[in-house]
Amino acid sequence: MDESEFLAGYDPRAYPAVAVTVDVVALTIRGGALHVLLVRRGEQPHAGRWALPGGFIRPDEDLPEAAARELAEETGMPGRVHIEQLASYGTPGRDPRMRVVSVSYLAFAPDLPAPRAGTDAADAAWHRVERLPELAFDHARILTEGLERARDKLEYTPLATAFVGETFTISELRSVYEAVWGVPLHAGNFHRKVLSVPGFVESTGETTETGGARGGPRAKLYRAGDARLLHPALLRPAREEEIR
Amino acid sequence: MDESEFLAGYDPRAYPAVAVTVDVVALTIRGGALHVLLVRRGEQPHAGRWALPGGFIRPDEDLPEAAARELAEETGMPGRVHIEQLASYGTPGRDPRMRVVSVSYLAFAPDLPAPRAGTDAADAAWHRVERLPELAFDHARILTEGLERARDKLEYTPLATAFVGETFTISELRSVYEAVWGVPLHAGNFHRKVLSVPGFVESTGETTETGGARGGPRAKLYRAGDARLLHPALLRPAREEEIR
DNA sequence: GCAATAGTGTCTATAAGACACTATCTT
DNA sequence: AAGATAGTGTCTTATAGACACTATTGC
Repeated sequence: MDESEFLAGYDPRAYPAVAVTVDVVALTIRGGALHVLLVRRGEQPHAGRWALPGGFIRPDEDLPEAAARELAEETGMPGRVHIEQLASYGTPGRDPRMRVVSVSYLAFAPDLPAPRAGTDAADAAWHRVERLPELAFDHARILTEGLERARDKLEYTPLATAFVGETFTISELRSVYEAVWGVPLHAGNFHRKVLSVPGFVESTGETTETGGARGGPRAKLYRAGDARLLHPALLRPAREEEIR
Repeated sequence: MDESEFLAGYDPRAYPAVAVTVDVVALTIRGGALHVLLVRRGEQPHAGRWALPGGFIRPDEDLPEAAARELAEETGMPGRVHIEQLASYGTPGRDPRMRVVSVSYLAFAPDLPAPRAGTDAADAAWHRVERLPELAFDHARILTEGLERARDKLEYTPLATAFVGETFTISELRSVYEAVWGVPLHAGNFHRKVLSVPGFVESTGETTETGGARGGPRAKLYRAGDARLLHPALLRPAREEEIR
């Protein structure tokens, strides 16, 4: 190995600067539909275009902290938010300014207050995932992969409970699955299945104060149980097109 | 927003330099046991300690390319290697030299030739995952998460076929599952299950030239099918301890 | 009363796993 | 001949999903 190879391998300052950002795919359910948080960019590049909330990491700040901070700056961040890492993107040219590697995070929260525009965004709003504007950078790809991850994790983890309140009914939980998967589920079978999974939900002993808005009996209330994995899993209806 | 906030948000050059590396968890099966590729570091920090192969990304090089290059530099890279992203790690202080964000990759390959020491490693060798030396940096954590990911993906993707040759027997495929999961599987049930999954394997019409080393009939040969997901999945025997 | 919903019962098809068994190969 | 392995048959239990049904509520 010659000198130039040694330097190439061990001295990062020999390279052009690399910036690291975090981008957050924040999901919630509003009015029975899955929504993602988008901000309208106030600066170039892509000024005026919608993008995922995110920004450069700060010194002495860990990656999950940076994601939580960026999300808080855009929403007011009401406590109960589940955050987990999604993937990283570093294709040269994905940001026209310089080499940028973005670490993306998934965030799930119960229905949140309307977001407020943050420190570096002209506007912020929840968008239905079925009707999205054109996104800046490669954020459409990041969002697509985030949605697919969320749909997968709903199957074998208790993630759905992160989308509802502290206590919830089985129907509310079912509407989370229906919103994220985009398919209607059989109410009776879903009910029995959720209760059959050890540790998924536990009864509070309480019921709702009233019946449903359009009639029906009061529903029992549950809270999240202590399971980290669902066994048996709640599998999506088979998707032939995704198998091959 | 004041001027300092603006700069903090949009000018990465205002920060201390951040370096981005890729680290590769390369897995293969040798003698029925799962092995991971480790290199012995030749330079400070952690000189002389075993570590995952990896290094700084280069300008104009995409992340998966960087992972493939680092792996090739350590092994001689025999073509058929499956690579996929694992996760990113950026806790301040994880590298004593400077702020380093590492994007880790998982690589799977059939039994490879013995690795050769690469450009920036004093030594390189396959290690059984049950008997590992102490690792540099936070590589023990990265490796643990990589193993868990591999075990999961074996369940619902045809990943196991990446560990065997172009054609293979059902027994060879079963020994992949046994090595990665670390549990014995019932030969008869496994056989029937694999053949029942559409697109997992397809028959070549051929058989092995001889029976097994210790006797038994010649086995039919298969090649990987066109399925991207296994349905139904081949689930691991239930792990009570991992559920709660 | 009527319509909607919560929750339960039942039946069928599919899948997982235990076990037995035959055929074919190596030593 | 003996022992190991490939591959198949069969039975039991668990699960997924279709469908029916009762009870309770809002309007």
